[in-house]
Amino acid sequence: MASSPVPHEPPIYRRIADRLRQAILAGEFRDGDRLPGENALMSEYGIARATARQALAVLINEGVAVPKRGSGVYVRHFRPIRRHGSRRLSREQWGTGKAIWDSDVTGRPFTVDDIVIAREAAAEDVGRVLGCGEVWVRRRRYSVDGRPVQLAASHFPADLVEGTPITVPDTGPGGVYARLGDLGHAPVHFTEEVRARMPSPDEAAKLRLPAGTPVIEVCRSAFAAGGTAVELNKMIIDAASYVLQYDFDA
Amino acid sequence: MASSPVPHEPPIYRRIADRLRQAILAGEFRDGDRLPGENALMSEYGIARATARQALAVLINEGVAVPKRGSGVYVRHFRPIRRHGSRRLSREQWGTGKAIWDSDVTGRPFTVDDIVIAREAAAEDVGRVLGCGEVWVRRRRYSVDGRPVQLAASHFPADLVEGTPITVPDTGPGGVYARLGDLGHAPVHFTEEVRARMPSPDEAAKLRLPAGTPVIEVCRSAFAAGGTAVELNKMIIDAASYVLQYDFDA
DNA sequence: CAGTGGTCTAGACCACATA
DNA sequence: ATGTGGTCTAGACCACTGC
Repeated sequence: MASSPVPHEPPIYRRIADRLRQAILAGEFRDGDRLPGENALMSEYGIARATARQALAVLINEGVAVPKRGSGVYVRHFRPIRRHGSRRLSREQWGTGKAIWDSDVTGRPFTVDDIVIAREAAAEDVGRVLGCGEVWVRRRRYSVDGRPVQLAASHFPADLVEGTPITVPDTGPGGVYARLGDLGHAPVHFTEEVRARMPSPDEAAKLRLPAGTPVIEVCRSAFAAGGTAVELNKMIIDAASYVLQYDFDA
Repeated sequence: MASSPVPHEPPIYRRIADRLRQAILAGEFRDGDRLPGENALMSEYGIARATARQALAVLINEGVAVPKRGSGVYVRHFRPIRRHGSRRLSREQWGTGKAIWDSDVTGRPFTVDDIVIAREAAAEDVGRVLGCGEVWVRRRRYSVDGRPVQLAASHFPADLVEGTPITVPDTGPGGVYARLGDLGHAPVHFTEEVRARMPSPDEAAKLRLPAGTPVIEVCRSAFAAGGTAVELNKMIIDAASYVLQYDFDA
């Protein structure tokens, strides 16, 4: 008997999520607009509550929508900060200065909190890059407009920086790179390794990330003239708040 | 009366997810190991099926675990490909060559499929960067070991490349950049804009991404000597398969 | 106070994988 | 054939938001 050779209809909750996503892309819902809630979907489609929730969960985990307790589910905003890798080659001199993504947060001041400076045993990966067993670590959190956007942890070989201003909160004019220069180890080269992943619960809490928001993990190594690694800066960045820009010549 | 000032216990499903995550980090479950399934969690904790599912969904949406239908939920693997931004400055000459993340896929050959070459009206953002209304687009998908890892779409100003090998599948020796050179528009400068986000359903399907996997979106603009943009390459990259590396001098 | 999302229970049927 | 995850129903109580 010819059984229906249908190429597999998606489940109800997927179809609803797809419809809502389409409506958002088509502009029927704008940034910040309230989407139909669980009750609305239940009555509109004649489905159970859990199914309506599942449909909304799809959009939430895609980062397209954000739930607000007791209020509703809302279309999400994307307003990135632009972070330049090598400022020396930065884009202004190239092309018409046109970028793919707008970044209207650029220029607003960062605030810093949660500063912790400590001498620690180096984690396995950090020790391998810096070539040492003990490190001084400077941890802090950056915020823009009161919204946390980045966690950073700078690691230095303990023997190299012991007793210098790098081990205290105020590093003096020029910051840690100037102090490394004072030591005869000014960074002359950087390499950044970039990956993206979903945040750990700890990172999600510290950055106040809604579901569906990845983080970008940037590990920047700084090298002095001899080729020795003098700093390793691990950054955890709210992916919804940032665009990274790298410039280089052919 | 003194009501209990408890700092809010997390819900059951969160606590179970946290326990499992800890066990994974502690090495009790290794890459590829099977985690306790829904039935196991239901009987172990005396909870309903939906609650056990919710606990597993947390780990799946974090990208920590991957569900396999009819089989189980498994601990996920991270084995990235390393992609170099500017090969000229690449890391080998710096430091001890130690990187934060291993990348054992490096060197394995890419395969290419889904090649589509077409002349189109430029999307709003593409047209702004390239300064034109019509573009030739070269789309393709890259795979490693049969696993799709990247979608790429190179855009060229239509007037610039019309009638050249850039508009046909075989671009000849040296590829599109050599052909741009033939036209007197060899790229001398590149800008890459990098962001991360959750994939659209279409992207997730084309890259066969499990839930909890972000994509990295790289938009690379190539500029010729005069400063005109001659190419815009939009890449959608499986974040679980890639580490991007950028090298630059101070 | 009414409506919203957050959590949870106790069932059900299905498609699929493995043995 | 058994067990697994995938989908769905029909309820319930809670905490929180906004009027």
